[in-house]
Amino acid sequence: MAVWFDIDPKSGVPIFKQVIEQVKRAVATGMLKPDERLPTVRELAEEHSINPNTIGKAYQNLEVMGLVYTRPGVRGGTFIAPGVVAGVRQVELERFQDDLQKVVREGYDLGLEQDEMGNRFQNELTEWYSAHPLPAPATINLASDLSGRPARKLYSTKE
Amino acid sequence: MAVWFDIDPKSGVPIFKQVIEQVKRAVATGMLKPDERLPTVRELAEEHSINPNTIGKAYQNLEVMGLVYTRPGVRGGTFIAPGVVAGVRQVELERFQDDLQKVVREGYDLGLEQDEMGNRFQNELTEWYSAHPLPAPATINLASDLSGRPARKLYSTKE
DNA sequence: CGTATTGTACTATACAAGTAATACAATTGG
DNA sequence: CCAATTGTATTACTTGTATAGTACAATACG
Repeated sequence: MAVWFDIDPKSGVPIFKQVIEQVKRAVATGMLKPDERLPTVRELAEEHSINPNTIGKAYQNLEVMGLVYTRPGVRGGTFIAPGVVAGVRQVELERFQDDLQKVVREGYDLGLEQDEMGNRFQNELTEWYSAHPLPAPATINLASDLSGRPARKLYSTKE
Repeated sequence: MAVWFDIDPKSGVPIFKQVIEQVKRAVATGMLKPDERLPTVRELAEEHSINPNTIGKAYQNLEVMGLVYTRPGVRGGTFIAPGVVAGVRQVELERFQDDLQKVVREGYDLGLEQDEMGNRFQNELTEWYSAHPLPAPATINLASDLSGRPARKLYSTKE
């Protein structure tokens, strides 16, 4: 089991959107590498007791975004598209920046002073990082991705 | 027009939930004071071209939460319940704290270092507050609220 | 007392999103 | 060719939201 997914059917967030987010995040952080295969729709569906179509819907969305490519058949599946890792990370970072601004706006609307909000954030920050130290340097090999050349071939093709 | 509401029917967020959030926030910040009257369901409905039932749904939810009370009749309407301002503000602050943690978690999942995230937040913070200085000291008269005595009478009653 | 205004109740309809059940198409390996 | 496995298409069901229309109960004012 190469990848696990954190899916909570009771969170209110649609399942297929949760899958999309998890894949995007995994690609952005380098946990999923180009041409790496994702779990099949039926695997994920059975593991979380949901309908395969729900997973399929997530994979289709990801394919339209250009994040993955799919192949039917016994050796088929859903794979991370090469050449998009850097772009995905950039987009995810920009969205994170938007979320930062949102939370600043939220505290501002509650009438919080600038200093107090800063202190609250720093507290959360140090508390989280002391309890969850960053595992690896989180380095991503962007060079091999930007070259457009897949890191490895999973199977031979006729091309 | 004492209070305006920021309602965006195209935001994806249900209208009645938007109304609920706006009232809660206005109460938490002291913009809406105990026994202050909200716009009537028909006023709000006409102003935003929405169905009165949708506004009514929001007001009913707020009443169940104990945030407002309602009275029928010509001088009736929907009013902020006294004695809940402090509690509402507390709850809203706790939710803000949760959102802070969420965004910390989000940056952490993207592999950001603690210092870098702290810098990004501080930048957003100073940028926002320099462009949007806090209007008033945002002081809330909690004493008059906690005493259970309405700040003022809008009309005489028989009691 | 009568009228106007307020929130509320009720029913019906419509629409969109999410999910589920089933069957189908494409590919690989025997 | 046949069977297994993959993603996909189609259809339908459920839920949440919003709308519309009508009617009702309570209150205040003249």
